[in-house]
Amino acid sequence: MENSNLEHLRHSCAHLLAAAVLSIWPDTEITLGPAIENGFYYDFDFGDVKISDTDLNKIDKRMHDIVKKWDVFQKREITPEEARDMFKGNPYKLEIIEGIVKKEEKITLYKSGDFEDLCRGGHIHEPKKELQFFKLLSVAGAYWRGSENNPMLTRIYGTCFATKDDLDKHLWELEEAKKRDHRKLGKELELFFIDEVVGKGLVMWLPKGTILRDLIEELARKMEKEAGYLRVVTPHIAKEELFLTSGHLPYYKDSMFPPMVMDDGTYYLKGMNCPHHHRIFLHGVRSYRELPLRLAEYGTCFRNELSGTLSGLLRVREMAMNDAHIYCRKDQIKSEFAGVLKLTIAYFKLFGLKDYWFRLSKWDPKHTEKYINEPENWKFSEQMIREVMVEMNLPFKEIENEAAFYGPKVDIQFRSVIGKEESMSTIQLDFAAKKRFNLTYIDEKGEPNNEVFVIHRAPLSVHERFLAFLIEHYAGKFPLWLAPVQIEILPVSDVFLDKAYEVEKVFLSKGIRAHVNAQQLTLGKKIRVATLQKVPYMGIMGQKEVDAPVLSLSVRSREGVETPMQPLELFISTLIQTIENHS
RNA sequence: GCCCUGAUAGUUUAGUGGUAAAACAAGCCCUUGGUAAGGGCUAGAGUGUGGGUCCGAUUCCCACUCAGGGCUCCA
Repeated sequence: MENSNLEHLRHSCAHLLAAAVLSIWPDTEITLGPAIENGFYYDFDFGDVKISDTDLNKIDKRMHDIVKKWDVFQKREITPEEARDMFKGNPYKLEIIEGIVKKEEKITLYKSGDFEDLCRGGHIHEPKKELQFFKLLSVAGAYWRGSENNPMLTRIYGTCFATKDDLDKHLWELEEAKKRDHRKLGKELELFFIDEVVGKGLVMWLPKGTILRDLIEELARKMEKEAGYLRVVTPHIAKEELFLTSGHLPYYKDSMFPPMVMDDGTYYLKGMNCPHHHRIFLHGVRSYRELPLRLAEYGTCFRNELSGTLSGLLRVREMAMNDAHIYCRKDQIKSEFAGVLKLTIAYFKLFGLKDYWFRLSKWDPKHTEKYINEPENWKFSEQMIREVMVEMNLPFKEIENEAAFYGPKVDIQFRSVIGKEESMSTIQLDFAAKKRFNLTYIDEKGEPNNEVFVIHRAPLSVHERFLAFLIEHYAGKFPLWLAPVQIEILPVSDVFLDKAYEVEKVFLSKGIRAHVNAQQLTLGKKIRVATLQKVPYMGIMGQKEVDAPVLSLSVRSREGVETPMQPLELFISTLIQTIENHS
């Protein structure tokens, strides 16, 4: 109930925004303005007028002026003829009207103050009283009806709440989210950067960021090894023929980098690892005894994303995928699929991730150009996955038109701290590869059998995307086992520098990432620096520690700033234990 | 790719149609310190790149590059 009130409030606020814009720029064509998850927007065609962020205050002020005269919204129904006449000259409204006419719905207008808009309704009752706590946030371009073939409109985003406290809280949250933005933290913690000389969407991993990457990769190797995967390594490029066989070229040519014409054929950078892995499957005769065959690789993939869509680590042009392909028989599908789900859930637990849900992404028979048109196979494989999900008791939603072109998949959706929904892990069931690649094994009777199903999976997503998520998830305060520097050693003065290096060596020899701050700074300043770098532990080295084999400790979090003295050996052994427990 | 905004020392920012200012970082010096920024000095950018207007451009205009916010897409 409350949610729908908020929706009405925000939609009403969109009306108010349109009214304010019209009163300042009367020649503007208004289009539509819905409530969205955290606010609302309204799309305008300003003609030749250019609107920028600096205009938002002016509009905001006008909204506050106008709303004083707004009483309850008056509804009025009109005929299509009246509607066409009323909005003549506004092609967007006319298009909306024709849409309503086509659906044989009633055309309604809602009016408050002097502003009347085509609208299907859903408003608050006392605008002048309720519409108080709003803020315009940004100006952006948006295509009419989301299609790049349509004109570009100017979209104004805003947010609105029922109380000042709610609004302030939301604005505060937006600020907080900015603070943990992985792009900002990536720079501050010296994890990675994107060099304009190297190129857009191409990540340069610095030593500390590389530690994170390597640790996650090591984790994956270990867990996959235990789960019976075999590691392989394949090239970053391949001949055109491979991607024609896989079907990627016809379906995804636009997302692949342009071809490289060589003296022996045309090559492409791989956008995915599957075709290479399929070729490994095809290397030699496979026996039923080898199935399921699980091939894993942190494979580097390249995608030619539009330059405007690139963003930090979230959308890049070169990425390292936590990839693997499982080749199995029909009767092994369910147990293999379940195995992957279990592995995935184990990973999430390790990282303390809880805010996620499962989505069964299905094909859409209406869009056969996007999918392999084999309805029977779609039906069968979707049902397979559905059964696994139900048997494992995992809650999931079924969504159409989100599948891969070769089969249905389970996507695991996360909510990031910024409130955005991200697709993180994916498990896909591929019924098409066996035919395209002629994947075959010799069965128990010694006969060739083509019933090979492929499960594509990437529980840890892509390095780039997963690290973006982790950086924001932990706000840069990585758990001990992941922290690029686990303990910062702070000599009280230069006199104790040698002793500090000595202790550093002890830590390093035990596999603990220690680092001495050798800068000529006061102890207080060194603590400050280590805190900003979010180092979990600080060990102070001075006369007291020289006299006894102890280390005075300071911990990262403000709570518990106690600084106990601990025998070095004891401290190291507890540290090692904590690291092994991945906490 | 398209729309909007922006680009000034390593970083974060200020500023001006008359030739760039500060903080932090860096180097040196003083301080040799005991738990969240000790003090001083020095060096460091000619204002993203390329054009144009002007006696003169970092400032105005154009193009490009890159970044941010969106649209679209995401095997």
